[in-house]
Parts: sequence; structure tokens; C-alpha cells
Amino acid sequence: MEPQQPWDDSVAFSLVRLGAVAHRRYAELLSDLGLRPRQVGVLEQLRAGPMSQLELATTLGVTPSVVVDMVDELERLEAVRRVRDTVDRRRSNLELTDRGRELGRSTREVAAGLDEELLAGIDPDHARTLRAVLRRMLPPRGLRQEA
Amino acid sequence: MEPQQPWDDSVAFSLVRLGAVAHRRYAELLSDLGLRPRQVGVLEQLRAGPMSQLELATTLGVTPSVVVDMVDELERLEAVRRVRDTVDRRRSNLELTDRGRELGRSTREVAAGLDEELLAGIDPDHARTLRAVLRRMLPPRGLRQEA
DNA sequence: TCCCTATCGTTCGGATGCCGAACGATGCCG
DNA sequence: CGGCATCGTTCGGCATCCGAACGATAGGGA
Repeated sequence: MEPQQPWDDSVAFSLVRLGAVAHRRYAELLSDLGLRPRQVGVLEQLRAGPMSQLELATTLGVTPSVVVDMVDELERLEAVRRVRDTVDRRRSNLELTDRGRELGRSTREVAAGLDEELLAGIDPDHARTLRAVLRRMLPPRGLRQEA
Repeated sequence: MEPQQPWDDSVAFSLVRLGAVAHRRYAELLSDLGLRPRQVGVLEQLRAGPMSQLELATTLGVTPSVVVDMVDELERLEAVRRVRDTVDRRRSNLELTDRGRELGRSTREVAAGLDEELLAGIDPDHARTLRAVLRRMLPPRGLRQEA
């Protein structure tokens, strides 16, 4: 029975704490653009092309009802458009507008700036390792295996 | 104008995402003990000795009303005791019970297990670097500078 | 001694973010 | 045509946090 490390020393703790810090800070920076963190996922996903709301929901790992709210706000900002699918009129294909693409660019600048904030005073070699390791630890996007 | 990295490639994104993942998983593991993640902070802080609820609030970075709920549940689990300060009867000094110390040990085991889960397949050298870098990035506990 | 004010814990209402059930509109297939 | 599935939407609920207000208690000055 070795001496136990306090919870503070666990990687899990650091991730939970830093995740919360990064989220709060990101939300703060995004508010200048009139965006919330969760909208960024929408803008990112739509870069590859139009997508139905249900596809978006599964990709982002949220329920369809959450997508409704996210898209409502983005439509109010004229960043995305809901376009009824002509062949299956139940589907709304979401399209990025020019404004949406511009907002997307801004969010990526914000993210880059936040990375600089977070990595200030971190050895560049370590920062590279960090980036790589975090990517490896991240479960593949959009796969929500429930119990 | 260099090509912008998508949000997915930012350290901030990885931290937010992994933080959420770790939090969910930690909550899941803790539920076997009848605990929530936020209670663990209380158990950890009280290891050093008794503490008033207000001290705990500032240390954990939450409002006093949140502490009330956290302590209510921990008292129901008989993990902590509220002891009226005899010299200043407004204060409740929170004390860890034996059951509380035992629960604390269990939570540290859970955290260690979660770390193993999260670091599975990660090079041990990289894992060490990760731990060190995350600790450095973490802002000092209990310092909530508001605007 | 007696107020006046500050502090501690508590209660309550509100904001936020997410889920799940139910429902209308629409599509599909026998 | 009729029954069933699917998409988007609405609604209520749950969890977590905050901030305002309040009672109990403390402390200092007239």
C-alpha cells in the first residue's frame, strides 16, 4: 500500500479543471462574436458541406432538440440557413452563409489566441507533446456509445 | 495568411472535450460510492484539518450556497460533521469523520484508476510530461479573480 | 449598555445546458 | 389507401451554479 496521491495530482483532475477553465474563457472570448462554445461545433461541421440536423446531432453527440436551439441562434445571426430538402421535405439541410464562414474564421483565431494564453510559459517541445497526447486521448468524435 | 487549423486541432478544444469526458466518467465511477465529483473537493480540502464553510467556498471557487448543498449530502453520508464554533457561533467548522476519510481513500483509488483508463496506450514518458504540463497550466486553486 | 453594521450559513428564485417524451409533418411500403 | 418510421420541434424535467435576501450571531462605538 503506497502513499496515495491526492486527487489534485491526478491527470483526470487536471483535465476536468482545465477543461472548465478553458470552457469559461472560450465562452468569454466568443461572446464578443455573439456566439456560444457549442455553436462553434456547428460551424466547424458545416464547413465540409450541408448537413441535416439529425446528422449534426449524432456528430456532435447531443440530442436533436439541442440542435434546434443551437441552429435557431445561428440562424438569427444569419450564420447558417435552414433549407428544406426538396426530395425529403422532412429534412432541413443546414448551409453555411458567407457570414457563417467569416464567423468560423474568427472562432479559429479566438481558439489560436486561447491556445497561446494556455500555453504561455510552456516549453514548446512539451507543448507539441501535449497537443499530440491530448489528440490521442480524445475519443473519436460523434461516437456516443451508451450503456 | 496561413491556413487556419480547425478548432478540433486546438489545445483548448482538446481540454474542453477531454475535461467533459473525464468529468462524466468520474461521476459515473463515483456514483458507486454515492458521491458526486464536487464532493471530492470537500473531502480533499478537509484532509488538512477542519474548515469553515466560507473558507471552503473560496478555496473551491464556488458560492457559499453551493457549499450548503455539498455539505448537506456529505453529512447525510456521515462523511463530514458540522460543528458549531464555540467562540464564534456563526461558523460551522467542518470535520472529516472516519467514514469520510475512508471515502476519501476510495475516491483517490477511483482517480488513479481513471488515470490508467485515460492514459492507456500513452507512452509513459509522454504521460509524465503530460502530468507535469497540465499541473503548470492549472491556475492556483481558490484564486477566482473576477472582472 | 444599546444600537448599528458586518459576517456566516441558509433559503429561494433564476439562468443555463442538457436530456427524453410526445407530437405534427412528411415519407415509405405493402 | 393505411399503417409505420423518421425529422424537426415543443415542452417539461433534472442538474448545477449564481445572486439576493434573511435570521442568527458578533463586534465596535456612542
